[in-house]
Amino acid sequence: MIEACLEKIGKVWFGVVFSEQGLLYTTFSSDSKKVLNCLLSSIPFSTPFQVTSQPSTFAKTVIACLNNIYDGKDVETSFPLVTDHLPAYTRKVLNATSLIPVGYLATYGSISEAVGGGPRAVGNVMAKNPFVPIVPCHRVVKSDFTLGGYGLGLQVKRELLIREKRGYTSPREVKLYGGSLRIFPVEYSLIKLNQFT
DNA sequence: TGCAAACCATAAC
DNA sequence: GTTATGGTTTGCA
Repeated sequence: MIEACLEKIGKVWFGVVFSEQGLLYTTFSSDSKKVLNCLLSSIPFSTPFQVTSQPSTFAKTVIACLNNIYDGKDVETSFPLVTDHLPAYTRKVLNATSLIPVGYLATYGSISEAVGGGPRAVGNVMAKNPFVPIVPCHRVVKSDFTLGGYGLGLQVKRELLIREKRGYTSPREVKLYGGSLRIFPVEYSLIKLNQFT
């Protein structure tokens, strides 16, 4: 059985969908309707599910974790993510994205260099990221370090990145299967933001 | 700057 | 099969 669950922490609603296999979908928003909509549309029509009013222990744990990420904290997320139903390329991109640490950024282009395909295809995966913000798609920006897009609104993306600022100063690489991914301090983007305000 | 063309996986027809 | 659609990039005026 698939379970969907919503919970409000502070001003933000968090939502999770999960089964015995693990996490299927996560999201958040200040608008509870949006969260509920996203949760429901992530579930295939023919699949039976129930919406719980009382979050299970698992759901609570996950939501607490989502909240910590939202707050810009550096947390280990080792929940089982169900990705069997996703295309192989999508899984590769999500996996690479999840390797970007707090305080750093990747660009659509750098990810495409690491996993193959093109920047635009990476953008497509980001747009449909089922695990917001566990898979930190907010840490992926354009090649000129302007923000690019964000499903939950650019404002939110900007705020998340500001909270994740860690004072790093130089680019780095993280290893992934078959190659490496170039990452950059979030400051690279935040500097750009100041030029507009 | 701004615009056009190349680019690439997916979903929908 | 084909087409439309992006959270992109790059090159060139």
